[in-house]
Amino acid sequence: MTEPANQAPADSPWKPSGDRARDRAMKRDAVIRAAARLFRERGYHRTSLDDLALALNVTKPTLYRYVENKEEILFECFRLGVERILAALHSPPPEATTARERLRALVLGYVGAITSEFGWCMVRAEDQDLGPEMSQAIKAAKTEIDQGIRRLVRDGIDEGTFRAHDPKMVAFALAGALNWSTHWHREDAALTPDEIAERFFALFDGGLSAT
Amino acid sequence: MTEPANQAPADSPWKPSGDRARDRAMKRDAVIRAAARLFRERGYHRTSLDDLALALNVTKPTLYRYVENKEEILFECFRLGVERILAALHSPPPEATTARERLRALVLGYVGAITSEFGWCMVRAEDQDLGPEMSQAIKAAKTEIDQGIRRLVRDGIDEGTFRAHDPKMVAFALAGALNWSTHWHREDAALTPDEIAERFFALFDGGLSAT
DNA sequence: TAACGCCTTTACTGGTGAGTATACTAGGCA
DNA sequence: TGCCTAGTATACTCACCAGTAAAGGCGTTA
Repeated sequence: MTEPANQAPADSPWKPSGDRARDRAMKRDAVIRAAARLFRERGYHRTSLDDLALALNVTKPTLYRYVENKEEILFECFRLGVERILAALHSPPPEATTARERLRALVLGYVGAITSEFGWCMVRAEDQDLGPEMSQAIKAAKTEIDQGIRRLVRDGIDEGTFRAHDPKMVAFALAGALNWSTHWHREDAALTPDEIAERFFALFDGGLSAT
Repeated sequence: MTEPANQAPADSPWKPSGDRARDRAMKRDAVIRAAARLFRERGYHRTSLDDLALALNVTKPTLYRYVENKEEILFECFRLGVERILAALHSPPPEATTARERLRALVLGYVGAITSEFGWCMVRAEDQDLGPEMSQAIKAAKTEIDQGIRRLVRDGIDEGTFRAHDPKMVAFALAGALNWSTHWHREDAALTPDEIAERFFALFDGGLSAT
């Protein structure tokens, strides 16, 4: 909490040398990434901090130099995953002009995030493992994503490109289908994330029925 | 494991009186159902057997008269949920003749199961919390469900009622959308399970695109 | 009423894992 | 050269919780 690595003014005599600060940031990052991988493999509750330390070739107290507690590790994993989706939501590619195109771009970005190492944490880890404030932050981000999807659907309906489905239900179905890929996607999968995204989008866009 | 309540031959002199056996079965059932509710509220790892005992107005050792261990409780919750889906898969209503109608009926049954008290366990609990043999049984059942959905999709494509999507991806998307409802569905929800199912089916069937 | 068995409780064990007190080491700086 | 700080390890504490031993109570049967 009182870690000055990021906030210290550049001219402070207490500023650590650039190398030190960079090392620290890299090490902290390594802790989070290794944790994300272990959580994905074994789950949060079955991963002890000793396991994590072992995977990094250090011992448990060392972890505590970079991280407040186990909860914070989980929160960071959550955050990194969710922010990637928010980025996809808030900066659609400029060539995506219609709501339909923007939705397609979002699905692309979403699948990319979900299949990343943070996908598991974002989707399967449980809010309840976090204290109230962190849990609240995560819920807010998830709500933002949900509302973003609903808006795209509503825009598409208003434009006349989409049928008049209930935007809430569409958002739930789409997010559910995408999130669920953490359950079956493996690194060595036959399909690339982009291929997965394209097929999902084609299904939701065109529907099953051959009319 | 050596519990004779269900298997004892009717003429055995050791057969417990009908009341006894029925009481036992009812109590065991109450244990499983209470556990399912607690797991859904707090998650498996944050629910202690003392919590469960408290909720049932007994003490922990009492639970062990009805159940081998915590793992078995989780397994039963899994099983009861999954079997309800398998039932919907294997006995479609007789009036559902086309693959499309059978898929629709499956979605109805599926949402019913998911929104039941066992929905959480079926979807969100993790196989890894079970030993290898139980975990294997659950995986087998889930595979059966997955294959069943794929078959319906394939049949629909063969019949010409469905477009030529990849059945695997359709099954993943559909199961994901349905399973995900454990994350947002609440008892007091505005929509009944059947309404949810109808909207999901309409979305998957008709698609977003207005063409 | 005596004996048996079922159900339940009180009071424990043992293991695991988050988090910490303390000491050691090595590099930067006076 | 000697001090200071960051980083690391050893060796703990403490709480929680799954599972158990042992004993009491109560209804049923002889």
